[in-house]
Formats: sequence, structure tokens, C-alpha cells
Amino acid sequence: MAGTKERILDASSGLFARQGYSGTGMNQIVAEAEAALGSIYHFFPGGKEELGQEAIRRSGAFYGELIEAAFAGAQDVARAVDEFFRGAAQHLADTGYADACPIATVALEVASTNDALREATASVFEDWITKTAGALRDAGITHAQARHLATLMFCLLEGAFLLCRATRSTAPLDIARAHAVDAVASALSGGVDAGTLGGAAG
Amino acid sequence: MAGTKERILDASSGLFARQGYSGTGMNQIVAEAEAALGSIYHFFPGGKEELGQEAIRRSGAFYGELIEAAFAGAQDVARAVDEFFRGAAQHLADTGYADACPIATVALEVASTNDALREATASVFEDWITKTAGALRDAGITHAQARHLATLMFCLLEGAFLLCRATRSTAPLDIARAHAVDAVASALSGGVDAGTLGGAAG
DNA sequence: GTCTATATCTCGATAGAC
DNA sequence: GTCTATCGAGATATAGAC
Repeated sequence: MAGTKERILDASSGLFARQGYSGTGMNQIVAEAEAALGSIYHFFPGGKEELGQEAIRRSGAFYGELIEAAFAGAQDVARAVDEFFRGAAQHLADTGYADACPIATVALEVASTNDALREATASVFEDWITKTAGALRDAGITHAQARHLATLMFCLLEGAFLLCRATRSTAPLDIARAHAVDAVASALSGGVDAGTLGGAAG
Repeated sequence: MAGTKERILDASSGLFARQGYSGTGMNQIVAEAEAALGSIYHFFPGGKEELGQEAIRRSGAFYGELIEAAFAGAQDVARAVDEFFRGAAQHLADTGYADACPIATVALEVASTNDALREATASVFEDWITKTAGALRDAGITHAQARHLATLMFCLLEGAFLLCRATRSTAPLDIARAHAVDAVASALSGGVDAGTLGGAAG
């Protein structure tokens, strides 16, 4: 059986992801975690903000492992990216367009209202990008280009998540996937990736 | 002088964009709008939800005009996309990473909690994509590819907005811009856009 | 460590004078 | 159409028994 602190963190992470930080109450968290209200303040003396920070970190670590696992078991990184996006789309549809990015909603909510939480979300995004860039480097892509491609991949993924959840369609994710896969594939083939051109039209 | 209803809508749109729907209270709205609490319920009998719907529609229409203006005054669409992304990055930095997409935060908050508001955000995204696709078609890109490219552009823009606001850097937006511009440019040059390949690696 | 009761505050919303 | 007073519910947080 899981400990009370873990149940609280699991419930918090899920509720924050689906309803946001402001939209989730402490009473709702303890109800879903099957814990007492006092237990939250026992484990998280800093209250909701401390719980929010830990939930963001936990969600970030969990999703970061997903990212690493996606690249660890794949023969080539382009295929890994393809399957990662396909899996995300499948999971999104399976959960009624509820489960996409575990921290995106909170990240936007707190970006201009709570700097401690904002920094927590920034650290998670940096970690995901660093992990992804590492996998791309392992596949032979240069350091700068790998970081570039990893950032591009999360722009595509996060933007597609937003459009998919709002419109209740996986079409944006399909489009984002194709573009992400192609960008990685063309970097692997040695060609200059379009993204490195910078202000091509300016 | 602006009417009370307009002041309430303007204040609501700005606060919802920066703090989210749940994070913004009616008292805060009337304070910023310099109106009386009763005036909100006079103009919006449906309460916060009706106000939220109208604020989303208003923000969507305003940003939609920005999109149309970006394409209307440009010689070529690739350059228009380039300047649009550059302008968004400049505005983001100028506002201390507060003003990005006017409805993204609310869209994620309500995607799984309030279907009426979710549909309002979906309509806005559809409108933006339709307007953008229209401009791309006017430049000679086929109907299907234009819709495809427009969706890609908003995946890139929205994802970059999220990463930029969280990390307080315009780097993701610069990367997203380069890829958006390149995708449009390669579609214009007649080549098959990478995005149309679908599951290239699958 | 867990639980309940409760304090304090703010929320969305309403009533009714003006 | 505007304003104030206020309602009931829910918010976060605390106290203290067990």
C-alpha cells in the first residue's frame, strides 16, 4: 500500500493537470487521496504552494522517465519520436482528451502570478529538453542542433496538446508528429535542418 | 469614454489571459474595470461563465484581426509569418512574459471541466486556423496543405508561448518561428512539405 | 501520523435602494 | 444602469484530541 504522502502527491498531480492549480481545492485533493486534511499540512507545512511545487516536480520526473524510456528502447531516434507522439495521441483520446502534458495548465496559470511555481515548471521543461537533446546527441546529432531539435519537439508537442484538448481531435498532434519526425530525420541524414537557418525570410 | 460593458470585457479578457479563469475573481474584475459588482450581473446575467464566454470570443476576435492584418499588408506569406512570430516575441518580452496567447491558459483550464467554455476556445482556435489557411491559399498553396500548415503554425506558436512564459526566454519562439517560416517557404516553392508525409518513420 | 472541528477569508451570486 | 450590503458556500489554514 502506498504511503499517505504519496497518495496526496498522486492525487494532486492528477487534479492539477486536469483542473489547474487554482481550480483544485485542498478538500478535493484529500477526498481523492483518501486522506485527512490535516495530513496535507503535516507533510507539506508550506501549504498549497509547497504541495504544488512537489506535485510539479513529481509529474516532471514521471514524464521525464517516459521520455527516456521512449528513446532507450528504440533503434533510431526518428522512430522513437514518431512512437512517442503516437502514444501521446492514443493516451489523449483514451482519456477523453484529459491527459496531455501534466504541467502545462499549471505552468500557464502561474507564469505571471507565482514565481516559485513558475520556476518549478521551467525546471521541468528544461529537464525534458535536456533529456531529449541527450538522446539526439547519442544518435549522432551535434550538440547545438540537438538542443534546437529538442526544443522544437516540445513546442510542437505542447502546442498540439493545447489544440487537441480544446478541439477534441488528435489531428493537430498528427500534424505535429509528422513535422517533428521529419525534422529529426533530416538532421540525422546530415542535411542542414531548416530550423537552423534562423530568419530565412527576414 | 468606453461603456461599462466594454470596460468589464476588457478587464476580464486581460485578467483571464494572465491569471486564468479560476484564478480571477469577480471582485478583481470590477476593481480593474472601475465598475460596480452589480453591473457585471446586469450585463452578464449568466454570471462568470457567460462573462468568460464573451471574454474568450472578444479576445479571439481581436487576435484574429491581428492575424488578418499580418497577412494583409505583406508581400509574401513567409515573410508575414516571420514578422508575426517576431512581433509576438517582442510583445512577450515587452510585457515581462505576460502577454502571449489571450486564451491558452483558459483553454487548458476548462478543456476537461467546462464544456461551454471549452467550445468557445475551440471555436476561436478554428477561426484563427481558418483565417491563416485562407491567407496561405491566397498565396497559391493548395487547400489541404494550407490547412495543414496553418495548424502546424499554431502548434508551434502555442507551444513556444508556453515554454517562453515558463522559462522567461524568447528562445523557443525563435526556434518555432524559423520552422514555421521554413515550412511555409518550402510549400510556396512547390516542394512537398515534410508535414504532408504523415507517418514517415512509422 | 491521523482525524475532526473550526477559524478566517474570499468566492460567486443576489436583493433592493437609488 | 449603478451601487452597497449581504448571503451561503467553499476556499486555505490551524488547533488540538486521539
